[in-house]
Amino acid sequence: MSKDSPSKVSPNADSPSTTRQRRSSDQVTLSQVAQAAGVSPITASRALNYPDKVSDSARLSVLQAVEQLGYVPNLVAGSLASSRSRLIAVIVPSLINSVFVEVIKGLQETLEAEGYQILLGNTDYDLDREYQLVRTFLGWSCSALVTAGLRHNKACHTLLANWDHPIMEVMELGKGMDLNVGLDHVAAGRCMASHLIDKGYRHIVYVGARLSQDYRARMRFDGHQSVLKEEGLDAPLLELDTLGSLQAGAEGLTQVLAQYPHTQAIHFANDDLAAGALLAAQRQGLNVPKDIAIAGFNGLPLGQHVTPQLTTILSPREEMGRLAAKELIRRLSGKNVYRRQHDVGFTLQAGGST
Amino acid sequence: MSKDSPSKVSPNADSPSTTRQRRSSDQVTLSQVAQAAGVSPITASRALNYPDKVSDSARLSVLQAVEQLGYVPNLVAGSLASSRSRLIAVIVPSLINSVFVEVIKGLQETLEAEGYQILLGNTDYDLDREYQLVRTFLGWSCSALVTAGLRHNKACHTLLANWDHPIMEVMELGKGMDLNVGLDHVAAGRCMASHLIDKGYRHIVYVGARLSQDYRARMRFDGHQSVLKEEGLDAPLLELDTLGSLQAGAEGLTQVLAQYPHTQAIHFANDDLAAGALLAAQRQGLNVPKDIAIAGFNGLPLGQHVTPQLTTILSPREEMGRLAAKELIRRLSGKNVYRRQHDVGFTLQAGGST
DNA sequence: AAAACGAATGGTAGCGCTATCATGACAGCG
DNA sequence: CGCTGTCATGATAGCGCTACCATTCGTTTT
Repeated sequence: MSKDSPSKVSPNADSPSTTRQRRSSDQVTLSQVAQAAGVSPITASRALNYPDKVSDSARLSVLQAVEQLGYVPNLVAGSLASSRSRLIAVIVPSLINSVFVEVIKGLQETLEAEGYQILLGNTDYDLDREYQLVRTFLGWSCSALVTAGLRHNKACHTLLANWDHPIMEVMELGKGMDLNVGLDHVAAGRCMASHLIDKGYRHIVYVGARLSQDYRARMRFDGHQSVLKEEGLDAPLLELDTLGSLQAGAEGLTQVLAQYPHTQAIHFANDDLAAGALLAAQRQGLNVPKDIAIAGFNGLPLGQHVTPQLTTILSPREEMGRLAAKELIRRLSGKNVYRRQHDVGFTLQAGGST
Repeated sequence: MSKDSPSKVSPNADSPSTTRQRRSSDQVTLSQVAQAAGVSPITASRALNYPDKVSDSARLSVLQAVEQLGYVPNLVAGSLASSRSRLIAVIVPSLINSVFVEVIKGLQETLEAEGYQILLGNTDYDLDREYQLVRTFLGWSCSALVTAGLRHNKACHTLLANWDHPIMEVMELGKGMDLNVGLDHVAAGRCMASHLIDKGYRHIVYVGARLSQDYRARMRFDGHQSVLKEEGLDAPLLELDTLGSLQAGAEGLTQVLAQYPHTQAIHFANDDLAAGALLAAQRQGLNVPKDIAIAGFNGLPLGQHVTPQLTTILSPREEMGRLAAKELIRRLSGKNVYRRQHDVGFTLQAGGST
């Protein structure tokens, strides 16, 4: 057969002389590779996807043809035919917050090594946006979906509940839809509050930014508050309206000192805020921790490089991503997961700032 | 017709009683939506993709049916049929370096608003890895590809040169394959070196990390070196083998002081290193800039919060991402781009550290 | 020796959608 | 009144690949 291969003629050949539509695309196809290799298309497909299902000679000639023709597999077609895509949807609420980026990094290095690609979505802390992203991503027949957090809106929940692929919810710990890797933020808040009380502080303010969005920071406050309540202490909360940043931390410090002059210690929702406050305190000639003690959350490297070192809670973020990816891969390759829920824990890092 | 819709019978109906294969997927299809809406599948398709190409009544009943059936479009099938995917491949060399994350953020906020999704790839500064990623991404019929940097290996270059979709190379400025948004790193290096000389420093060391990988930092050194040479000064280079980080910066400071005791100023390849050195200097009781002047590159927020403020060069990273995205969208929607090359420039931010 | 089995390969028919062409209806125009 | 142009809709045929069976052939089992 000639190599322009008009494939089969249409069933009823009564069509007149008018040549039917012919959408082309100069792209090299698997059929061309197969032809060059002297095998059938399906064998060529197997040679690439299930190398040990074909003879050595067949595999070799297919690979040679691939090389020679510069064949690039059309993954879209493959996915449609097999309804598997090797795409993993990853949905995070923010890219400014380096915490999520580190999780993504952990996910990516593990998933890419296994031949999965990441489809990235950013909700900007908007659950409706999350729903839209999920819808889109399901349309791509993703192999799995990773999302930050256990909270979703109604529509999103319904959609995901009826989806028959692995779902991994990361960051926090709790009763999720499927798989879950995270840490207990309430406990983390309690841990830090206890530390501050142990250190002798009694007037402690919690400072967070946009807690309605960053509800995990809110959970830490809940833990913090419960400890203080148990000690019979007030647990004032200062909520900033800006995003967490060094700048916001500096402003937080100012506001706390104005509103609660007797404050001995500030428990910040994260290290960006805390470090910003610490650096600002230094600029103002305040002594940390004598004049004011400062604590954060995350364990960012910056905290270890300021003087005094920042007291913080170290959360294993990249590890969280790696673990999540590993569990997903395990599930995707048909094995059972060890556990549906993983507590990655956290570590109190007491520095000189408290 | 019954609603199980076996669609058309195969051309020659001489097949025996054996029911042919039937791969199912409980997923709601566009045909079902069309049926429920009382229109043909193609009209349903148009109602969703080209709303103004159908009558109001048709559009309405299709949208209703979509809602009622919970239809989620199969984007894989759509992409195969139309060979357009609304996916944009983004390839960066690292996610640790926040610089790339900020570019991604700029890209994403702009692209997502236009209904594009990001396929993210990380090369870890490995050009062969980049080639693999490009191959994979081309297989997804991406609408466009964004990659950090102008350097690619031979195979990658060939592949991209024959690809007929927009290619956007970001970060640095130069003769690219297609579109280019970035800044002139050699000029940035010259700029900072000139600043240091203007300030009266004569013994200046450049400190970078893994310059063979981070060749843009190397280009800045080239600029730095040329200025110093013009002034008849030595331009010693200290290359660290770790990745750029606060910790590495602290080590860089130590090594410089040991190897080049007369050093008056250190020009660091980026702000992470510089800030790490500045904080380390403070811990060691060194006066910045009297004992040692320190300069960085990037304009990270951290630099503005340390005391003294870090002298650095501000690069518009998010802006770079946004601009790149806008140009891509412009191109993808058929309009001509204004220019193929955009210089986003940079700004010297002189702080107290020099 | 016959039957049963497994490995390698191939023919066929879709996966769910959209590009292309065709059609019918209706308005505008000489 | 027929001609052309525009609009809304539909029938058909793939996009490039892989799942599903069927077939062949060489090897093992009874």
